[in-house]
Amino acid sequence: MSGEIATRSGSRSSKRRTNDPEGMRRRVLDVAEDSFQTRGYHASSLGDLMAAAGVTGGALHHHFPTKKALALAVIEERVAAAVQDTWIAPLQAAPSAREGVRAVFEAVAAELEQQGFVRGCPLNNLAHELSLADADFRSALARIFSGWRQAIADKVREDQEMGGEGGTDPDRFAALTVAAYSGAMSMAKTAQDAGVLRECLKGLEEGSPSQSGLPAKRRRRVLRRQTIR
Amino acid sequence: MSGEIATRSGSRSSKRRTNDPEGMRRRVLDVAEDSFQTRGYHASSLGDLMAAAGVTGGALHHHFPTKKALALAVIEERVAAAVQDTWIAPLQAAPSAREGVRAVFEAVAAELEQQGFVRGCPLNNLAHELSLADADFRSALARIFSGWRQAIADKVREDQEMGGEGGTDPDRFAALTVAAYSGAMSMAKTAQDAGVLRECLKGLEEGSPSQSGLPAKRRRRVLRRQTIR
DNA sequence: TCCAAAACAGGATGATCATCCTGTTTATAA
DNA sequence: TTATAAACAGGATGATCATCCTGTTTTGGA
Repeated sequence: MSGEIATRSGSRSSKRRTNDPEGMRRRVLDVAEDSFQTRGYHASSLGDLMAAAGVTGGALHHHFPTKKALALAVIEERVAAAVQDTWIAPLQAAPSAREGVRAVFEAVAAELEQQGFVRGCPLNNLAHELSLADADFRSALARIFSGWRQAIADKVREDQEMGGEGGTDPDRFAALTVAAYSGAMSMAKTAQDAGVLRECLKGLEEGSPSQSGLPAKRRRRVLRRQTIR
Repeated sequence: MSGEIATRSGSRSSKRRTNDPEGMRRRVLDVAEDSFQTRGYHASSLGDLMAAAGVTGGALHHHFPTKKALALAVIEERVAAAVQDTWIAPLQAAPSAREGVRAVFEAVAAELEQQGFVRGCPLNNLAHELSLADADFRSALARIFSGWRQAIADKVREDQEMGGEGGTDPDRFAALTVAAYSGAMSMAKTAQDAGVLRECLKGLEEGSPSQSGLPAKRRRRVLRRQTIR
């Protein structure tokens, strides 16, 4: 009744077939990513995925011999890309680490409030369900967490080379940022309310005295004073 | 080979039976809690639970008519109790909110390092898998998050009535604390390394100038200065 | 002692699921 | 054109799973 059946590109009823391996693989990954995120890995059946993607069992098995292989592809191609697109790239483009973090938090909060539904952090969603289930899952997910943290820490170090963020430990700042975001998304998902994201961002900024528009030298003096115990 | 079969209290092979509804219910909950946490809800089969608990299908169905009812009981009785025991009670007994938070972080980190295995936060583990799956699950889990946050915020307010924590927003502090802990546990679980908990705790403390042993008045002055923009 | 309800035993059932297997069609290179 | 492998179709299969059902034992009150 409700589920739309995905039709192949051409709606001709003829028996003509056009091989499109990349397209078919992409469609399967699209559907799998969506289902793994909203229903979870174990709650997603390959039958449902096949129906949603308009793909037969033979095709699915050809591209992804097992369900685990499919999930691994979702993690390595889609989840990693999501972290890259929503976090790493915007952060690297930002004028500073702190402003980048602030921008990401607010962008995500705004997006969630607009669509009125919180699906959670793609990485954390799968990490919780799959980290203990399989060593391959775990290492793939851990790699993404690690890259995320390192990108933030690198940005802080970059700020420091420009004369800012004197009193900040880059790795510590990165760990706390990722943790606060992950935990805030977890709460936002459970409460179905993105407000906690903004609240956590304020808490994150409240502790640190650095403000946005100030030049590096002034920022540095303020930070130095605080660092002296 | 590996799985021990739980035997009933008496190892007599006689057909004598002793009704023990509370004990049987407790044993089922013990096994279900463990399995839901380590394998997840969907990956746990009632057959496995029955075998692990040494319980028949009839007995299981008598106490928990559906798998959902069992999970709801685990959430409301066990997960809530875990949050109460490891967070709320220690926090309320602590001399201040900040010291309580610090103590919990370090106690959990030490415990995880001792047992050499990170199973994750009981609440977050189930929240990620079940929040979007069912409205009853979601509201039960959201209630626990809410109580957790409120207990922390109340402790901050208590500190403020005693003259401390002048510049801290209680709800903001609580949200950030829960988020940082939840996210840190998520990373710790994925990396199987509790070190990130200590790192996040340091990041949490680094921002705020309040130190532990100082009397309220001195703390207050320092905080005031920072609050004035 | 007796009876009704609770507590428990254990198998039946129908549905679901991931994987596999045998073919058929399409693309590619020789 | 032809041979070969990739791409895809679609059903078979065996295992697993949650629930249900019938029957037996135990318990507690009348």
